[in-house]
Amino acid sequence: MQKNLEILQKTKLFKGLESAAIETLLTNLGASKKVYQRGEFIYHAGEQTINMGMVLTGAVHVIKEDFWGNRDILTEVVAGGLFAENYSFLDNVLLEVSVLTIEPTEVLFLDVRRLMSDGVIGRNSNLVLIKNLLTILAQKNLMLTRKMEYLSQRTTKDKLLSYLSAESQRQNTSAFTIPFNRQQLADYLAVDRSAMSATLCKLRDAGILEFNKNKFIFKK
Amino acid sequence: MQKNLEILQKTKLFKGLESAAIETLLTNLGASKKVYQRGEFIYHAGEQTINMGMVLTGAVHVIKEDFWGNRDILTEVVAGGLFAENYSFLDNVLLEVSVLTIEPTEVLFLDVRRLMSDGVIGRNSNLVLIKNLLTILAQKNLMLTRKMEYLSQRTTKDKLLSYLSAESQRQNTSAFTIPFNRQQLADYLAVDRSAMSATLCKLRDAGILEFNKNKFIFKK
DNA sequence: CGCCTTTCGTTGTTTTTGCAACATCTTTTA
DNA sequence: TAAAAGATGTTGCAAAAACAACGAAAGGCG
Repeated sequence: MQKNLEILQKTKLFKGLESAAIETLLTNLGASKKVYQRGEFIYHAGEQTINMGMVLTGAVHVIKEDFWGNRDILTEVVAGGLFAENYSFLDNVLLEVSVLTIEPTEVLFLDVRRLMSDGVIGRNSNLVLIKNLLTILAQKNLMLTRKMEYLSQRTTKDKLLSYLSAESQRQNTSAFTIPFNRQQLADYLAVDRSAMSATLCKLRDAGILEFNKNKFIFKK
Repeated sequence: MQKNLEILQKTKLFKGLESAAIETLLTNLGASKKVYQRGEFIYHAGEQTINMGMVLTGAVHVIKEDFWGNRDILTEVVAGGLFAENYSFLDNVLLEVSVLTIEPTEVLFLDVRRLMSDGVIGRNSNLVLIKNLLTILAQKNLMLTRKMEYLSQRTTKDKLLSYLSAESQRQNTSAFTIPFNRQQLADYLAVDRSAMSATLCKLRDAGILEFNKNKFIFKK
């Protein structure tokens, strides 16, 4: 378990906590570790009373199957990352996704509902964990809200401009860099790469922006 | 302030708390009330150290202005609703939106960071408030994640099918109702209403689904 | 250095969407 | 109940996107 503690200290969830505090927390939250082979289901859509899971080693896919059984990969979670964290705070909500390992994986399950029960109240380490949880949820919320703004645009051009404009404002400069290559940007904006590439060049030819690799400059 | 307490008890944030507990909490969180005229800015994009705001009466728009000054309305918040709640948990993040009243509005500001300081630890009412906050953030997260899945689809047909399929699964029946009329559904999926209407009818003619008003049935 | 892989831009074709305008049916209300 | 307002479906057309296929440039590696 020693090696696990080292991993845990580096995660967003346990950030700022000493090994001893983490060990106490793990006990209080009824932590349990489980090892999975590649291709095993950790959770199935439709289940209830879900505990939060943290990937210690390996990786999982959070997937959604539609009415006809088509699979859609929503996210990939790697070491240190959480899954099912939203459901772990909500009662009377059935899990709408499934979680599937894509390689041999160790998972730590945490019953975070216990954080809100009287028994574990008042300890400073609980407070740190709660703060970390709120931070994690707020950050994710912000990321989703941002992406939503771009995806709500009707055309590729508008998606690009809203994304680039927001990135420019966030970095507070008209010359900025983005953390994507073309294919990744297209995936992020849910458009076709080549069509997006063509749109970018049109914007360049129209004198609206310049770019080179992942560096962009708004001209007007 | 008596009237405000009645409002507050009905909100998601203060749910499950007695008037007395709420009053104590308001003091501990440095609550302050402010009244705005129609068309006043409550927050401007770029500000830092943001307190969470709750609309007591009236309504506000959360808006975003792009590089060229075009305004985009992201959400409308009415009585009992929160704004800037994500930012109130995050340090070193500048506000990326502005908040603007669209009618005379009373706002309650809460410094929720104080929840995580030692002084107010250990009280049961704090725990309830934290639980409510986590619930609110998790619910919002779930809503955003769902919508993201639909908006990530490339075509109107796929947007419709992923939304309707998910709704069918969530209601656990192939005959289900949706909380939107056509225009609202089109807005939600960020597509044109008439084009969406045509797509729906194609799906009907292909024998994939039937519908009447906001009632839908998957056939296969 | 040459080979292989990746990234990016370009073009042409097919499909889909947005938009505008209008017909039909339903609901509201005066 | 008649008129008005709202919701839904339908059509034609122009614009845009998806898709496929390809070439050029850049980067990594034996």
